[in-house]
Amino acid sequence: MSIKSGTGNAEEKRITRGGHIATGTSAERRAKTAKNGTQRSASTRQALIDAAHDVFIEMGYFDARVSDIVKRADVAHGSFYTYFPSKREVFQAVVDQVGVLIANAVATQPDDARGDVYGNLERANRRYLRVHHQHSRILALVEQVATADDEIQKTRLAARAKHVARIERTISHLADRGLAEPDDDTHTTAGALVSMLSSFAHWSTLDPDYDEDRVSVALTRIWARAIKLRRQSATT
Amino acid sequence: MSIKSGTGNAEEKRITRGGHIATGTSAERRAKTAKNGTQRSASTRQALIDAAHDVFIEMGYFDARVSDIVKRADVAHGSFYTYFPSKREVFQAVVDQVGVLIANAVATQPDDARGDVYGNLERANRRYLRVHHQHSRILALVEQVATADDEIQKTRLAARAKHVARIERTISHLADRGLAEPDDDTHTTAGALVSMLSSFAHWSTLDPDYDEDRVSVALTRIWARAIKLRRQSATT
Amino acid sequence: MSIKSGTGNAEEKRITRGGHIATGTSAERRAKTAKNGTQRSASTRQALIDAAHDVFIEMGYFDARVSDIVKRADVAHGSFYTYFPSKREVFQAVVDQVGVLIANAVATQPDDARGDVYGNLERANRRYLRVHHQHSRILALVEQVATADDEIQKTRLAARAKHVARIERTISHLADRGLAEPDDDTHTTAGALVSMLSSFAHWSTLDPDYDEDRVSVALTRIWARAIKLRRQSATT
Amino acid sequence: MSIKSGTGNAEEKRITRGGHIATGTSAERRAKTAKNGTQRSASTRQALIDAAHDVFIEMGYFDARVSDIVKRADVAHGSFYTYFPSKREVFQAVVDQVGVLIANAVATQPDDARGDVYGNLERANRRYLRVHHQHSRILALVEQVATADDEIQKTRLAARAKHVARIERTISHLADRGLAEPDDDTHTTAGALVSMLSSFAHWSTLDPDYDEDRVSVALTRIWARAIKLRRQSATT
DNA sequence: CATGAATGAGTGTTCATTCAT
DNA sequence: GATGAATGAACACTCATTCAT
Repeated sequence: MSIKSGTGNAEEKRITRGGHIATGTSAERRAKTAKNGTQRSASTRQALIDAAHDVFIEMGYFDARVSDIVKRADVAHGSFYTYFPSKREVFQAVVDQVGVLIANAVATQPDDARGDVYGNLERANRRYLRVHHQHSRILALVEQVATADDEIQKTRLAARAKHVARIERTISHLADRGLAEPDDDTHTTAGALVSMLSSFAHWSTLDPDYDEDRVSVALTRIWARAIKLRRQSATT
Repeated sequence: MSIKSGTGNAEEKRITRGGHIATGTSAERRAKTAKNGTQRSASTRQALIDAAHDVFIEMGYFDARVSDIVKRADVAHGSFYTYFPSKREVFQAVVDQVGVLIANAVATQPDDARGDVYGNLERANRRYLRVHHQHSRILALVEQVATADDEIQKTRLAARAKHVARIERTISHLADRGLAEPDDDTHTTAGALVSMLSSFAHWSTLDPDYDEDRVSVALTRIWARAIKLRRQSATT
Repeated sequence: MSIKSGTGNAEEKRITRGGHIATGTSAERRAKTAKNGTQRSASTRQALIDAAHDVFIEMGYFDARVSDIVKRADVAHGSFYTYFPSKREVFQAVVDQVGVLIANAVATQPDDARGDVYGNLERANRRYLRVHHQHSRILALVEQVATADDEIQKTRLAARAKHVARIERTISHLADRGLAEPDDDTHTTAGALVSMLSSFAHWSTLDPDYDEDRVSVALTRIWARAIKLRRQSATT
Repeated sequence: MSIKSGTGNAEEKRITRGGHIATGTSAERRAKTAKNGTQRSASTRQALIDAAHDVFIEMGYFDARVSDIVKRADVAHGSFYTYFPSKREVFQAVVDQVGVLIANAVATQPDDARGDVYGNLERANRRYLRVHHQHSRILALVEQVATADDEIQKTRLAARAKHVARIERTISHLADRGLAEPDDDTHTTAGALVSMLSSFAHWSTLDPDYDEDRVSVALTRIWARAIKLRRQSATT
């Protein structure tokens, strides 16, 4: 929990800092505003996000009270509303930050062996599983909240669509290079594989006998077979 | 704090939400009702379950109020507690009923063609998809509530374990008959396939371009490849 | 504070008692509802109105808290909302009841001497002054709230319009009987006289040297001169 | 609990709304400001008063927030308290300024025709009506606030007393010159006429068919008749 | 067994005011 | 003297649950 999220409520409400349209005499003021208090302000905001993250994990979204969050962040109750118009918005901020962390972790790592397609796939799946394990509780809460909140639902749908599109591109790319022979309906296949991955990651969290190796091996095998991925990278 | 433990807490402290000291009056009545259920009481109970089902679908679990349910069931507010000790119990009852419907629909149907393993598999998947679509909202709510309620969570885990075990048996059976060549880790494979199926069914619900044919074909293909199912049933 | 007001919120919200459209099996239920609980319900409602009346007088509208009202009515905080959707609505109910009391008090009394037009006018003014004194605080609060609440403002405008219309009719009637010679603009004259009466009644409340006799004499004199009322009733 | 006593109470208890122990910092600054008012501080103060004036008109006293005022004045939130100890003081300042404007407008104008008593009276009434129309909203707010704030109430009572006294003097003066024959109770008559004027001016504001001519003619007629003012100035 | 009025703990949100910078 | 983040008391309103009738 450390990256500053760009979805501050000031932007949403289309109100400039200071709450009015800058009208000209305010060049100085604006310049100051950009620096002034930013340090303190940002740290309070981040403290609230971090506290909210922890409280949500412990109590769930619906049972978490704003008062729990501010207590843990060690700020006054009212200060919460300086940064977030409601409980919803902190949750959104927490989710956004976790989303960034996940995206970074899932992205291809430089140490992936060139040419070892199968190995790369397994490593990618393993990274995915690992980061999902780390944030499993928050991800489960997103499901919980999405059922009752359209905005969160949209975020979630968008994230999934992005994931599916990425997998689809990967599959096409492998097919182009002659490394795989997927069937025609790449989109549906990608969707099914993404579902398998995310859902199994979710369930694994609840499994006391969870073994990362076993799961990533099995998932990668199904995946590879689904698109007829050649075990040996032919071009190497 | 889960819903259940929250309720338990209130009981421990003998401070009820209604602001009265619990003297067990409606609890006693409920106990009686459960035993000598008359014609009328049964129908009122069912009316409440049906109403709850609809209200939960429209408003979600957390936003649904007991008053909405009794209103729709055309029953007095107080009567609700003659049949259910709390809101979570009606939800449980709704889920149980839906669970039975799903189980019946998914069970092998007598009209499955003998010997056509692949076809049977696809038909089974199709049935699964269809019934999941019918009850998608309730199933999503189960996810939602499970995150905050341990009892529901257990029900859900049990249902999944049963499903996985069934798939595992199916795979073993096919392997025994020489119709498939699954790898050693049948359990993990079965888990991954169940995840794929349930998760994709869930997401498909939200897809405006959902096409049952396309999805069941794709899912069955991945599934078949995962266990190296022979396309033609050789032994028949 | 005793007359039941007809502006219950159930009617406003267009929701029938029970919160649903009666659909046929409910003949019994409806019959019952009309009798059942009405006694208790009405008394609680009236207790709340009476308590609100007193609290508003002591604290003013904006400083009065719902908790003060329920405390004085000796009912639970939540019960308030069984009868009124908000603080606004109790205020409306209080004002409506006071409005009825004032209307009754101002209406022509049977003991008015026949033919003594001037005396009748003075007696009417005196009754008006007296009842305004009794309810001066509530009437002042209506002014206070009307500035911030359109609904109350409308009620107030309507009440004034009615009063002006009544005075206008009275003046025309006197003119028809040859007892007065008002100028042509009866409407404006009536408005001015009503303003004089209500405003002076209001200010008198704040005057430690207030003397009902002196004020009613002076007001009646101005009034009589304004419409050239004959001192002696010519027709008697 | 009036606004003023509410504030006083907080100070007594040394528990301020801002949750800090009052140490007098901005109070001290305010004291300084009051003495060596620089060019800038004077203009900032005036900007706040102007902004407050507009905000109060738009939102009313109770709904107006200090933050709205500073926003419109383009001043930092904290700076408000450099110039005013509280919200009620800006209101007082606004009212005082409006009071001066009204007093100036109502004062006898040099172009009043000598000797035409009736005409002068009508012109004075007309000026009164016009300026009341201009400031009707603020004047209504004074009523609103006075009901909850003793200090404002006193200001208002004093203003009225002054007005009544002035009218009383005018009447006596006319009587002395033989231009009118008021009855003995000049004080009450003056009070009634002032009430009529101010109240009718207030109500006229809300009348879509308001016509200055008609109203000032009617008011002046009633007034003249009330003190038996001679229509023609006989002595000139 | 039905009814629905009564209960009251719980909580999100506002906003005047302070003060460190 | 200006700034705006921080403060926290205050309050309206909800709703699961009880129980007298």
